Amino acid sequence: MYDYLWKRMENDHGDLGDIVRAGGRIGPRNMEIEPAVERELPTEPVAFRTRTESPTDSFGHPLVDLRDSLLGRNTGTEFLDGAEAMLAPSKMAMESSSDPGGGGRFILAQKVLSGKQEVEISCSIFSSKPSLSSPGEMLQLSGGSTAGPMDHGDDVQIWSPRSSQEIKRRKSQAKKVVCVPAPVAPSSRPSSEAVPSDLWAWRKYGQKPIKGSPYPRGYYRCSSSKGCSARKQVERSRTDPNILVITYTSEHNHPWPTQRNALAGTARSHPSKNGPKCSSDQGVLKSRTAPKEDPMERLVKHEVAEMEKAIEPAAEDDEFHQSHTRMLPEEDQPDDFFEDLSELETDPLSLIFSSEGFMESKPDEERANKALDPFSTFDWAGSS
DNA sequence: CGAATTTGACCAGCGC
DNA sequence: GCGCTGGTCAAATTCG
Repeated sequence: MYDYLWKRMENDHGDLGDIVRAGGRIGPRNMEIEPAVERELPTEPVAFRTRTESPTDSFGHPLVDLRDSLLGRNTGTEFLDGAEAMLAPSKMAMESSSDPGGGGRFILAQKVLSGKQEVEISCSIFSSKPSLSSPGEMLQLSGGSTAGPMDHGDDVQIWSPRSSQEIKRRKSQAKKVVCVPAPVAPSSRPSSEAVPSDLWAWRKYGQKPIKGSPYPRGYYRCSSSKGCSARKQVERSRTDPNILVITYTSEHNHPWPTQRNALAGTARSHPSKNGPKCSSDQGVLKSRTAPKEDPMERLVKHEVAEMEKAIEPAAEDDEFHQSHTRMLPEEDQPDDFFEDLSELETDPLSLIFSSEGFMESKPDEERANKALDPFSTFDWAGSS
């Protein structure tokens, strides 16, 4: 499966819509989550860093750099600013029982238009040895020069523009691209995406149809703080509607938002013009306004409800629906379900761990990790 | 009524 | 220079 996708990627130097085909297939279609599945980490942290990168995600994405989106399955992150690039692979090993051919191999792959230059990154988490392919000149990320292809060993390499002039882009901005499984069937709501939310509050300020893609691109800016220049773009992969491509631009110039603020920004993330909201949505709203509810609890519930709502339009035979429904916590989840989360309320930042940190995290952090990892949460709930 | 979303218009970068 | 395309603005609309 993945091998096939990988070959496609190698042969197809398409455009942005081709981002992470492999990652997409990791999600809804062939993912079989079982509560007891042990998602092992690579022996060595599979964190590919630029030479100047700090442990903190410069884009401030509270979840992406940690391991994944709230859906837990973004396939990596990438900085595109001149010669910089980064992969922050998911902690999740994404063992796929329905992938006999791939043998659990998890391919990270991203291809991003950077001016006229395409950047393509792929990585097998299990092998911890990324590989890249693209026409052009290679760049060694870990402090190497930009002189030609190198035997990368365990180093990450990325194709870079051939000259500084070619680095010129429409707008010289660092970008981080994240691909996550799209929770909504493409036909259910063409003009509105169910965007996996993060701890920041985003406000949509535009939407444009993108040439070559049947799906529009949504433009969001950070509403957590006035004057924050952080932006993100959300679009579906044109080749795999199950994949949402989220591009983060600019950095947050303010501290982490409170959970309350972050949630406030998502209050209308899924407008419903016609008729009353679905019951699950109302439930979320209720829970969100409950005075004593843990913000993190609300966040997790919100995400769960987002997924519930997102998969509602899907048919009964929708594998994504079924697999995720199985993972969703029960409505009458025991009160202690979020008990551990409440300990985190005092310092939401404690939930945030660097890509190095979580790799080295030990039992104390595991609960926090699970709290932020919906899949872990689901597994957690499922196994209880 | 405030806040968020929608959507057409406008602007700027880029290729020819 | 011109047209195409992507990104942003802002008025109108919608929602809680």
